[in-house]
Amino acid sequence: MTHRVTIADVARAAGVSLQTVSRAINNKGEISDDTRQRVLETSQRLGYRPSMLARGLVTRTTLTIGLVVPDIANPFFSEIARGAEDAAHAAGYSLLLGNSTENPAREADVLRTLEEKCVDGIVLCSSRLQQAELAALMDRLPALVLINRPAPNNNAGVIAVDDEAGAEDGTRHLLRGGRRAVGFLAGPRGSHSAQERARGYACALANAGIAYDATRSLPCQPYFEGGREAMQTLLAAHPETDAVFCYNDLVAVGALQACAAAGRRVPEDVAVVGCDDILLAALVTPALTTLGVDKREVGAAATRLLLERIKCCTTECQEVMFRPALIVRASAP
Amino acid sequence: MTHRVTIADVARAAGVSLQTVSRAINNKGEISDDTRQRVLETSQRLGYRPSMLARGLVTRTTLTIGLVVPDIANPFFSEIARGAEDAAHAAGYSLLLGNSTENPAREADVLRTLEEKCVDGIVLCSSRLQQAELAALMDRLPALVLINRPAPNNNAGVIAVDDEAGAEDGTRHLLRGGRRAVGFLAGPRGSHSAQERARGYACALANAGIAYDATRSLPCQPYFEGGREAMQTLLAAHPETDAVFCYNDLVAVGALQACAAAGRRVPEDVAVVGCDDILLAALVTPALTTLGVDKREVGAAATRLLLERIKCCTTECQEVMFRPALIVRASAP
DNA sequence: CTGTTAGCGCATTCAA
DNA sequence: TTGAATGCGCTAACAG
Repeated sequence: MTHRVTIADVARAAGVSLQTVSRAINNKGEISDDTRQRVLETSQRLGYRPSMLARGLVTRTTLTIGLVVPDIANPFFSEIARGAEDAAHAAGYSLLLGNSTENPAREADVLRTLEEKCVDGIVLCSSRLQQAELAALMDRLPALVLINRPAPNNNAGVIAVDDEAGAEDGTRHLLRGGRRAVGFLAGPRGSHSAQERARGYACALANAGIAYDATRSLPCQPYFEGGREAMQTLLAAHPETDAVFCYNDLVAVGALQACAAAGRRVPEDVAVVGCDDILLAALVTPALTTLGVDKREVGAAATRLLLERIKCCTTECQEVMFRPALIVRASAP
Repeated sequence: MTHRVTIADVARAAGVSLQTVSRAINNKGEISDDTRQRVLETSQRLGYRPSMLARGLVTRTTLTIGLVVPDIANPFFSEIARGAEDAAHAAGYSLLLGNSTENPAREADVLRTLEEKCVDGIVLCSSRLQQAELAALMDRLPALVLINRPAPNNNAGVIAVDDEAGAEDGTRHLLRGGRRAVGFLAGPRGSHSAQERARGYACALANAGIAYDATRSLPCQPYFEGGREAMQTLLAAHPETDAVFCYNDLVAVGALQACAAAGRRVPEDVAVVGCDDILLAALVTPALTTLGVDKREVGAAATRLLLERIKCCTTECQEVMFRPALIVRASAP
């Protein structure tokens, strides 16, 4: 690493002007095949690498986008990252990665750095920022796509998951399997996705002509313990329960544990359906029937949407909705 | 997003020269507290973000490093990435992420892009490049740290995992448990770490006075499917198999599945040992005995080494060796 | 078809 | 303590 080879070095070595080299490299403007060939060869021979810094300064594009996730070590986000990187790479873009660590201050810090690096746009996952901060960010940024979070002013790209449709599908699956006393382990009270899922659950019951019974819906913490406790309560209050639809897979695994403790066989006595299709879902015994989206495709779609918005200077809201697919395993065949 | 606020805008608004703004922002050079304060306030008010492009062009540093991994969706690498990003962020650096997808052409492409983006250095995981290509890369790069791959000219930073020692420990654990027909699901043919692990496996057998039998070593893709298929083949060819040492945990989980499908109990009939201690290892049933290093720490150590090399312009070889620890769980008690 | 001129936004070197 | 020039490597607009 002595001196970086510049366009001037190539020009000198090839006996042409700077501009001619630039034209050859970018393959634009009028230039004879002969000269282009010669320049390209020289450039190759010298190991020339165009500086995207200098180029970006002029063109105001860096061919780089930012990806901000809470934690790249979380399989959910690393799948998204893979899809994002694939889509970016395919379009000639690079990915600047940042972890927000569920910490708004660090998230803001990461976003600030991304701005300074002059990224052409950002894919932002599960942002914890205030609406106002987000709006300000969008003002300063050429393009933004949000995953798992509504846009503050309806003027960003948004990738959303249709939780309601998913929950309806999951519940209907249980009903079609002949279950009639279907409970719902509903997750945290305030959660947006919990409300969506509750709606889908209720909708499926209504469509099947089954009366909605509020005492069969139990809020719970979105973890093992929450699911276990809620399931115990449900079985105590409604011993006839023959199925549960769960807020997420962790809750569902908790429900599995509660069933085992209560001597109920899954799926013979009680069928269980989870949500999200986390890695664990396929590995527990019995394996969990669940609803999941293709995370990699979500990342790729977010990136493609971002690139399209960059290209078209789109500022209006665009929303892409993913409908979770039912993945049938042993817990609810 | 109208016009990016530049240093000139701040200067005009604050009624000072460009230079004074630059000094205030970078907090260097002589400048009165009063002016600095005023400039900083103005800069804040206008939402000024220094352009690292312009700054990098003159300072020849971008405060950005590249991280190239085979597949960020692989938990092994996503843990490394997390550690790398943490260490980079702590030092004020950003991370440009690239997936090489086990494909030398794509790896070369990613590295080329990183060069063009003028990264200050690169952490390169499990490179599949030819020695000559790697050497050429190092020549053009300010700094390079390799994970899981020896340096061609002994002039890069290297983070190594003692795969051979690990594999020997793992295989010996199986032999001490009384197993005698120990197979090896060997991973991808070309892989360096696969070769190291093969050596450790063979070594442990030799030390136990057991003849090495090449037909018990089966190459496979480093994923579930690869492990499952290889294990099926192994059980068919050697029904007496009472243990397998696996290239990695994903392969080991595949082996678990194949055992279940073949009606072999784990660990009673067949003991299974994996490698890498990914998250999944503790969650499967039976939980996987495996060999692991702290991946996050590996990523962080690689990054810290890289940053140190950047800072000190070090070019000699520096090697940090991690020895995997045996983590005993149910699959091979 | 090719070369010349002028910046992109900033830090560095000199003067004031 | 501050300001004015110069150039980082490159492309966009003109000339020739």
